[in-house]
Amino acid sequence: MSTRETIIQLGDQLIRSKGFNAFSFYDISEKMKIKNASVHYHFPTKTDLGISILEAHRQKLHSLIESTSTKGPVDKLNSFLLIYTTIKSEGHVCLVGSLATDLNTVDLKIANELKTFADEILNWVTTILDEGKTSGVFSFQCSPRTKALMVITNMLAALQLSRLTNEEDFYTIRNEVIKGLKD
Amino acid sequence: MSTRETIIQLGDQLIRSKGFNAFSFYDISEKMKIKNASVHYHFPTKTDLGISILEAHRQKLHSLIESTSTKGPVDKLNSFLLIYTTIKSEGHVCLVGSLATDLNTVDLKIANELKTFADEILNWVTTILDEGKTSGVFSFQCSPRTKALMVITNMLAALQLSRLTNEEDFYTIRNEVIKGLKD
DNA sequence: AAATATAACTACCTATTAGTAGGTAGGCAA
DNA sequence: TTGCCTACCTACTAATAGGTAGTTATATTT
Repeated sequence: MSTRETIIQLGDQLIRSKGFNAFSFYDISEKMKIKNASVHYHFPTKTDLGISILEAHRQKLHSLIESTSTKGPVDKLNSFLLIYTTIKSEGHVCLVGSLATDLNTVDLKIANELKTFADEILNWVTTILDEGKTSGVFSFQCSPRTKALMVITNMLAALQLSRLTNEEDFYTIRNEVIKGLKD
Repeated sequence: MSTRETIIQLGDQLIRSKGFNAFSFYDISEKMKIKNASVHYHFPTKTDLGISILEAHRQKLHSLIESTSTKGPVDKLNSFLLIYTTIKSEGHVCLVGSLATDLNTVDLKIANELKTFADEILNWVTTILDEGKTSGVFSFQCSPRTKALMVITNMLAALQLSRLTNEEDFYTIRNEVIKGLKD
């Protein structure tokens, strides 16, 4: 992995474990055993790094959408839910949740990139649920977009709330989300 | 309102609009037209202020639980949901959501107080849903506690996600939460 | 071999942060 | 009226932050 990619990966982990305003270039440089100025060589400003982290997440999402495009709605949904299960296993929260709470403190470029990312997630899940409803493997009353909002909010906040109540609550919520598509 | 209460109120708003790590004692002192040192007179450390803000929220919750204790489950739930609607109208996120993402950066005393607060919210909503299911005004398959987790995660993340997708999505989610108790 | 690009370095700067020391003006109580 | 309390003040410190200028070592290309 290139230095640039390592920085993005570490920055990503720091944002999702501590939040955008609680990590510094020094945190990254320390872990890589290079100097803070060397991180600035790759990413002149913290905003630049933030944008690149978001772009990496978007790229990963696009790859996942692509690689699951021939599968059925149930498989696609499982792929989506697996994202959160993986984040939970690392003890982090998701990027959207972390940055959404910091929205008023970040550069407009980051805010806009984040909005695009959130829209892409919402559109994908909406499509999955729409497909599943049409083919009969999912059943729900409201619109696919509304159901997608419900699923995403459940998963996003499950990561956050289960840090406080009980780690197991994450899986309780995840299972109930799945059940809620077969009512 | 006393100086102390004003500081708590401003700190609370700052946490919920910018996050714990993005506000300073100067932000508060500036708005009150006093000096940063004067804020330290009331709250020696930022942790002290954080604890007091959490205690104020817990106190407010206890008052609400108390004042709605004689009402029915539907009224109680509406009181609960109104908390989030009010926060949304201010453009903020909720304290639990904001601090949950910062959990790894705050003093253990704050983390513990936050966990207590989250437990109290969860217990109250669980009780409301249990009452409602017993009396027949609410209908759902899973346990009251699990349903409470679903409702809370929907509302908590609705505040965060609707900052990114569409402000109206908050109300879409809120209405769907209500519908989801009458299935 | 010389020129260039890459990726790191040392050594700074400026701003902000949390927090402290010590002082003061005014109210209240013995 | 003496003395304490409250609530603020000025003035500071030590640490950390993001960021910059200029330098050097190592490859790669011409």
